[in-house]
Amino acid sequence: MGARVTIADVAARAGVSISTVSLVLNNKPTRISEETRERVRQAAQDIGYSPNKVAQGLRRRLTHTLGLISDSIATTPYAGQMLAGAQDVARENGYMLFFVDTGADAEIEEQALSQMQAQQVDALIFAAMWHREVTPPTNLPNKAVYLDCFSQTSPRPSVVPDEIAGGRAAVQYLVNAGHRRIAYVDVDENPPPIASKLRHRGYLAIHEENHLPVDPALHVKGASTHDGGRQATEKLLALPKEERPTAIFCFNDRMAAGVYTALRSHGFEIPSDLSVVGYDDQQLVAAELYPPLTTVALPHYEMGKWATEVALGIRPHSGTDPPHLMPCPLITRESVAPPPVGAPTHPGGEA
Amino acid sequence: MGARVTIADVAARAGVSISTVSLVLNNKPTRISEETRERVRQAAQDIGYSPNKVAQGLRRRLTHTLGLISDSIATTPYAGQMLAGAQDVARENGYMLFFVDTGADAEIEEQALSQMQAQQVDALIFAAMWHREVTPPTNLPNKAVYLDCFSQTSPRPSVVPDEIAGGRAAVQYLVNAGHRRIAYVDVDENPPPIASKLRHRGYLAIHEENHLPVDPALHVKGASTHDGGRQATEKLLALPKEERPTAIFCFNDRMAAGVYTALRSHGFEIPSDLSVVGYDDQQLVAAELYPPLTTVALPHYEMGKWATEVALGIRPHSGTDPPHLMPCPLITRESVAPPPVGAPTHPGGEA
DNA sequence: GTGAAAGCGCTAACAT
DNA sequence: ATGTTAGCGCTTTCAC
Repeated sequence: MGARVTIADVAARAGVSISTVSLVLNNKPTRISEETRERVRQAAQDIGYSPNKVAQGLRRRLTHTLGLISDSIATTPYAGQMLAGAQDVARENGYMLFFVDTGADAEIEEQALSQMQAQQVDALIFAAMWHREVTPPTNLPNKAVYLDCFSQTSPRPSVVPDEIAGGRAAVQYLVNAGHRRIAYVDVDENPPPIASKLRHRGYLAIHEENHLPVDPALHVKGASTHDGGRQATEKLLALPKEERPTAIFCFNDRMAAGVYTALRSHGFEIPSDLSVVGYDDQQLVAAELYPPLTTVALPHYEMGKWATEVALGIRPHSGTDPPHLMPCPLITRESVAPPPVGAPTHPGGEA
Repeated sequence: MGARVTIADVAARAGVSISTVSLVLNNKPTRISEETRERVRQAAQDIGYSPNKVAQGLRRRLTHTLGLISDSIATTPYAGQMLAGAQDVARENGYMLFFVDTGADAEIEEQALSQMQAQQVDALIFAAMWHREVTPPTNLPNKAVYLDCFSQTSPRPSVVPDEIAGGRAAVQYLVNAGHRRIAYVDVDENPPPIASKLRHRGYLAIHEENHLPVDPALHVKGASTHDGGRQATEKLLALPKEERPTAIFCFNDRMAAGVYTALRSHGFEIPSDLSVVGYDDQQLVAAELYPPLTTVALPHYEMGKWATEVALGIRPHSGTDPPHLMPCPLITRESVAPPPVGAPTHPGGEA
């Protein structure tokens, strides 16, 4: 189908040889008269010629094709933005993107990788749908780049979200609003996701920098779901009144939604009674909560771009650089306010 | 990168000609001794040979490559399932998938199509992220198939959700639970999305079949968002008590979430006071609502499979068939119960 | 300035 | 039962 018309047809119509056509159409700096150039271009246009990329790829040994392998996009609603970022830079640079979602099945991963190699892709991106360390297929080529993941044992260029800075931004924002007792509604997984640890690191750093005591009772955990957030919040609300937080920083927006539910069911108003901040800026949840949730956005689009740029060699990268940390912007909406007047700060704290 | 080793290397190592290698590796029914076959296979394995798909594609004029163009996956959280369906059948049949998301930009669509043709894809899928009539690019090849969309002017094989049946299933379920006054919280767009009209058609059909009067006051509209659902519900609650619905069927889950919010703020319990049913079975919303939302699922995965199967010629299809209607299963969760005892049925109705 | 010819890696007639 | 050869559509030296 498609390009039935070949370079030979163009040559015939323009009354020149196929090499001339090739030279002209590829703008080679050979001295071919402007006159013939024009004739060739016209002929190509007339018969609707467009070069067969497969033949070009075979000859040039460059297919202008890029592979993106991910563990799971189907089950991850916001993953699309990584793809969109990758796509945009691919398109702008004349590349087409092979996409495969492996469902994290090692066998499928390996098979997909072979297929892509067989298809002679010029570049490869190996993506995870949430920030984690991966154990890549053994046949992962050297030129691959990691997107939203990394590997210590099999290092490649890599981008991940700057989770520490994200945690810092969220908590600093709360501190700036006047909060002194800030809870962290964390995810309860073993081992904990990298993001959980790093966001908590940001939380701790801000406490330290602001000389705020850290109360272990304010670090609660639950499943990474609406219900997990709800249950974790119950623990917080079970604390004696003066030990309760005035603000809650959540591992993610889903849990934040659960925090909302728990708070509501106890008659607390958000943000006048308690402030809450999420993480992920997840579509269809963060902005649709009541009130709209202040949260930290995961830079999926930007990471997708970055990975593709280095994969394509547009962005310089020395293979041994540590993972690139992409900033996570704070998205301020309406779930944060100053603590209620007269709210407890912390036992013996400096108000 | 990749397959540096060619068929010639295998031939040399096995001490045969390259044609023999080709014959063997492609399992051609030519009589080559089992002995040499084995030798060739061994040689190939030894040096890690895998055929160059680009060269194969050029020669066979079949690339085992499939293009999927969509208007927008990045902004549509549940779209991934269509991709997943497409992917699965592609992989099972040895095809690789080129994916491009055009953001519904006509110029990009056209360009993407040309690129795919230039890449000599064997099949093409043109997908929309919500059920609608599209005006496809002028260069859409005849062999393309529509996924979750269709075109009257430029028909091709097409799959769309069976929205009428979905609307019927939802409303019948409500009727079976004992409801007689059922509202439809519709989307307020002009022109209305096809899905909106068809789901309403299902709603009406069930009313007719059950000899239930249709009260126009119960057909309210709002923006296709959480807030739109909330506002539409306010209209319902502003009705005189005995004219209010005992159940609400929503255009989609997002609006259903808004219905929950409005109901709650007026002190109604779901489902004991009012039942609600959504549409879409949207990830991270339907199942995470309190109580979990009974809804009608959009068969994204199945549609993705169907489209790919006909695109690949695995599933027979006569080009002129009307759009294939894919069933939308009812997902029953906990948002439906019988109406409260003594609830109004309808003025003059048969209870 | 332009054309002839070799060859990218593979398949498929056609020989033998 | 296996090898030779002619391309698939294109790019790129090298001649003229």
